[in-house]
Amino acid sequence: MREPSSPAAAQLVDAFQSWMAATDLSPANCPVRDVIDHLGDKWSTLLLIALAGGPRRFGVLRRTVPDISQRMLTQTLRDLQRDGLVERQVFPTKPPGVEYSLSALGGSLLEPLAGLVTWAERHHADIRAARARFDAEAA
Amino acid sequence: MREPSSPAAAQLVDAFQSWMAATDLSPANCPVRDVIDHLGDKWSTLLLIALAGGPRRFGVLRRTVPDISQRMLTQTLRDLQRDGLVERQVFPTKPPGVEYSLSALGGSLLEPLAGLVTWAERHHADIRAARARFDAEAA
DNA sequence: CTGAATCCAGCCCGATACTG
DNA sequence: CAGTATCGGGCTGGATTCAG
Repeated sequence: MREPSSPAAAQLVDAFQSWMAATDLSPANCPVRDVIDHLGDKWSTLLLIALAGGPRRFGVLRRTVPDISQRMLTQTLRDLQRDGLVERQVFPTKPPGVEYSLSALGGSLLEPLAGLVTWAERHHADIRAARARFDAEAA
Repeated sequence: MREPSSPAAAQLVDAFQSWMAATDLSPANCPVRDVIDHLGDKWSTLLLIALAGGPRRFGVLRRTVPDISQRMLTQTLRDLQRDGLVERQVFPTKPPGVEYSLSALGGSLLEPLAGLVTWAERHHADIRAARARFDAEAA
């Protein structure tokens, strides 16, 4: 990365650079920290992806993400709802059903998110290889 | 998000959907969890962005991200290096200098990352508003 | 079925002090 | 300047139990 491999990359770097110069990475009013930090919690991203296909019931989500605890499922969904990314609708049936769906805002997040997922798939092997190499040298 | 707002969105949803059907979100071999979880730690993303502009010395990074502790800076950089995203070069000067830079792999992550940052900037206000609304109703 | 409440382990990460 | 070592607090998140 001494020299960007493509013009697009160079332009991207410039954009980042000027953005950094203007905003600084301090906590206050830094969108990155306010938004991306949230995707950091263990489950938000997974749930957003799980909801990409349309509305889902609580139990369905539970089964879609096999190893989430019901506590974390509830909590993460509430956080996402609080940020306006998902919407919650209760059906007063018996027993009651609750359906979660992406809001318009949440839907708009899918595109950048898909970029990341694509990248992750494409370079997953590279990363695992790099890790193995690093650990081998450490020994 | 009952009905995708654009054809592009619909296509995106479909892509996600078929991807989920094929891979499932189980931990094993799920690129999302292996990669995105790393962006979850408090500093990785910030450091990648800070390195977007070119190689940076340890102390420079420390000053670029004002509130990182030196411990976390060292540790996060090592993790990124382990994953093959950044490279470390030592100059045997006096006193010694260490330069960190994005690897080709790390550079390729910049593009999807920029997508997220752009989204974050664009919708930062919406999210803060949604939060305020949610908290108001809770009371 | 959905969710709240409680208890508790583990780790993330910050503060501090110490080496080459 | 760059990095390590140690300690400790706070938060994340899992298991379990209870409720609507």
